[in-house]
Amino acid sequence: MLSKKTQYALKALGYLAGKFGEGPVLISEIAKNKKIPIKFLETILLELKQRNILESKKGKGGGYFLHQSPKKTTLAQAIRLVGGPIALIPCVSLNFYEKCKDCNEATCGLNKAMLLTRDATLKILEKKTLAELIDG
Amino acid sequence: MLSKKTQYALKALGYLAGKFGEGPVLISEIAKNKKIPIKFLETILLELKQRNILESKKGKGGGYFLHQSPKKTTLAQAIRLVGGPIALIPCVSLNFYEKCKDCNEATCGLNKAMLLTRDATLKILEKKTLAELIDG
DNA sequence: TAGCAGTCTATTGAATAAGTAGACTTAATT
DNA sequence: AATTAAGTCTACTTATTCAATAGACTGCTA
Repeated sequence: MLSKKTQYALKALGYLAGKFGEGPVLISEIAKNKKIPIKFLETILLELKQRNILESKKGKGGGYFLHQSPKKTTLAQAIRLVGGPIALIPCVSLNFYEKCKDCNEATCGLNKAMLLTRDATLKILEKKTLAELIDG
Repeated sequence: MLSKKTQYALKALGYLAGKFGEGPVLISEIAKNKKIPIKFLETILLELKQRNILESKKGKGGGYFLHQSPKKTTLAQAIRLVGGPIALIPCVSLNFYEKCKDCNEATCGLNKAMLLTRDATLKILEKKTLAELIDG
């Protein structure tokens, strides 16, 4: 299961995808519409900005907006930016790999099974983009 | 990512699958071979027993063993018994479903994407059994 | 310069992970 | 019957991560 933080990030990105090209969107507007605790959302958006997927503008008329077209960011990229691993166990993670203490990857059945599921998941998440998160 | 508890449970079940038919296996033997903190493993195995996937024998010559042939338990079943959800978000979980507060499932793009990944994952995990966790 | 809105620091509470200690029950062996 | 092996159960303790909250600070626009 993805963490709440990641889930909130995806919801927020989906909302911003729907408003792409319309200028800055208030944190409070996103929080209200996507039912996200506003203070938690603040920290998430800030992090997304620091990772260059979002831009922001301060002061009156300010807010957050996508750095580039929603079609250019895949769900796999978005999840990795905040949530970390997509794989179910560390020894098959591309970006958060850790070696098992107890097994040989060449012969480990668990490794094989989890590798298959990771590939199946990635195949989907690398095809879908933020544009597909727009309602309707 | 699966919790440590779930990962340990899968490792232990794989070990017991390899010893199926050879009588009870000591907790300490599993812990040593699969590098699992023994006291943590105790609680995990006890839970698996209470869910009828394992049986145990007390006293000298005792230990844990699979209740039925490793081929009869799928990885999906095993994960659900200890780890909970396989889906990435609650609104597409079969066994741990929760409705989203902020969206209509019929039109939600995130829901659709996550439904696809859940199905792809399940297709694999429902085919693989504990027997496939045996090394070699 | 007033007020808006993002930024930053700090703290809190809950859940999970991991480890520890010790008493109890059951079963096999001597 | 006594001893010992092994699982069972209860109850802490500690560390870490997750989630949420509070409040002060900075920068922008009008």
